[in-house]
Amino acid sequence: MRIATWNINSIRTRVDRVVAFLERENIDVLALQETKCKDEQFPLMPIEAAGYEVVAHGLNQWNGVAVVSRLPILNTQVGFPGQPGFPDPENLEARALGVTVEGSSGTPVTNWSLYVPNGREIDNPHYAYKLAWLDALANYSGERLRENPELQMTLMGDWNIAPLDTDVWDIDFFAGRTHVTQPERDAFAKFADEGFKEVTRDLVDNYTYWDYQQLRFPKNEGMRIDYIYASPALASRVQSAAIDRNERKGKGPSDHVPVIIEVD
DNA sequence: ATGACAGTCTGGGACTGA
Repeated sequence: MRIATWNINSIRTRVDRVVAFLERENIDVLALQETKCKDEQFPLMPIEAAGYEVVAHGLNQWNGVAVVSRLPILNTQVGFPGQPGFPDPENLEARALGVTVEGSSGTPVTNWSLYVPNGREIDNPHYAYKLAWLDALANYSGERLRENPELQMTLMGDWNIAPLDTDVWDIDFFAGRTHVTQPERDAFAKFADEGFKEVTRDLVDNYTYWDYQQLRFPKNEGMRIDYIYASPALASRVQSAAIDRNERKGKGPSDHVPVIIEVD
C-alpha cells in the first residue's frame, strides 16, 4: 500500500499534475492540502476517471483538505473534536479531514490530511492559534491511540514546522520567525510523546518546500515541513519513504512536493 | 537546466502563504 501527502496549492490549477502523480507513483491514498476551493468546485472527474474516489473538505478559497483513495472508503470525519477556530474559537477552518480506508491487508487504516496553521508572525494571534490547534490534535489523536493500541492511523500533511535547524536552508534567516521556535517544535514533539512515530525522517533526506520567490528552488534553499506521523502498528509496517523533488520542476509546480511511504 | 512569486476573489489591489 502506497500512501502520500501533498500540499497542492490549488487543486483546480494542478489537478493534471495530481492525476499524473497518482498513476506514475502507483499511489493508493493521497492526502491533499491547500485545495483552495469549495467542495462543489473540486475537479472530481479527472481523478475519478483515473479510478479514485475523492473526499473533499473546503469552505472557501482558503485552506481546504482532501483525501483521494482507490481503496474502499469506510468512514469520513470532518475536523477533530476539540479543534479550535480562527479568529473566533467557533470559526472552524478546513484544515483536517480523516478518511478510513480498507487497507491492503483488510484492516482499516485512518488517514488524516492536515494543514497546520501557518502562525504568520510570533506576535500574531495566528501563532497562538497554531499552538492551540496542534495541542488539541495531539490530545485527540493520543486519546484514540490509548483507546486502541492497535490503531492503524496516519497524521500527515503540511505541519508548517521545521523540527530541526537542518530542516531549513539557513537557520539564521529564520531567527525571530515562525516554524522554528521551541514552542512549535515542542508541539510537534508531543505527537511522539503520545506514541506516534514520524516515519519519513529516518528513511529519506530532503526539503519538501521551496518558496516561489528569490530563486529558492534553483539554489536549493528549502524547508522540510511536510511529515507523516504513524501509529505504532502502522509505523512497524513502513518499508520505505520518498520525497518527490522532481514535482517542484517544470511549468506551474506547487511550492511543496509529495511525501510518500510504502507500507507492506 | 529547475530561473527571479502564485492563487483567489465578484478584483481594479488586497489577502494569504512561510
